[in-house]
Amino acid sequence: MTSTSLLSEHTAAHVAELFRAFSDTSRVRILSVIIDQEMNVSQLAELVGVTESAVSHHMRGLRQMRLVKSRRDGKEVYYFVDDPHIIALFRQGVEHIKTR
Amino acid sequence: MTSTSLLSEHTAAHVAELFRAFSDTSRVRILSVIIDQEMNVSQLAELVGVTESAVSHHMRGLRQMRLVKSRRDGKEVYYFVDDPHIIALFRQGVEHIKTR
DNA sequence: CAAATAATTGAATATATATTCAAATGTTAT
DNA sequence: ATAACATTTGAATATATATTCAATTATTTG
Repeated sequence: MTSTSLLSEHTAAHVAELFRAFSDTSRVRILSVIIDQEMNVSQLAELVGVTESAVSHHMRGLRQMRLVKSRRDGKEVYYFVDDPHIIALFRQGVEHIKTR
Repeated sequence: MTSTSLLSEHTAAHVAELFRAFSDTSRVRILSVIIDQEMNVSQLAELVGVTESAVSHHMRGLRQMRLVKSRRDGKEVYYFVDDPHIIALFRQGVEHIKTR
């Protein structure tokens, strides 16, 4: 159990950055899908209803933060989440909304 | 255990909004403090290093989302967090950063 | 009631962000 | 090598956001 009290500017910035990754509707929808099963960019674009370019921009950010991983299969790039802590954090947010 | 799969636009927007509340360095620092003990606006401004106005603006947003509560004691307004789910969510984010 | 202190509000501004479009890159199959 | 398809990239733009300053409201005390 981590007791927090005043976080340093540095730590707080990183925490904020983490939560910011989940702070956009499109990214939340993307993540909700690829937590359950990997999905390629076109599929995500179709499901979420944005352009493939937009998906790709989002995935770059998420990948750089190591929140998602990718694998290429031929022409397609599949994205997925495999960090159980990240999955738990995301689900806890969803849970809070759904039980409100 | 909530299985997520594609969240609706509506639900995703609310989830994103929740995480967005934690997506700013100043708010993260404020929350890190008032999770442990209630604190008034001046104290928070001093601790975090922003104006009282900025703190007040942040608190309004957090209060509207019911992530914090407030009580007035004379001239001062004290803010605190009492929802265990919110506390757990926040700590889990901090934890992920600290153990990275 | 006036003065002092705390907090809030609204306007202005500067910065960050999400999105799209167009062009470029990567991959496979003919 | 060319064509077809998937993804990425960069630039442009529009919107959202955090912050400060100045003015206002609330509360207590002389």
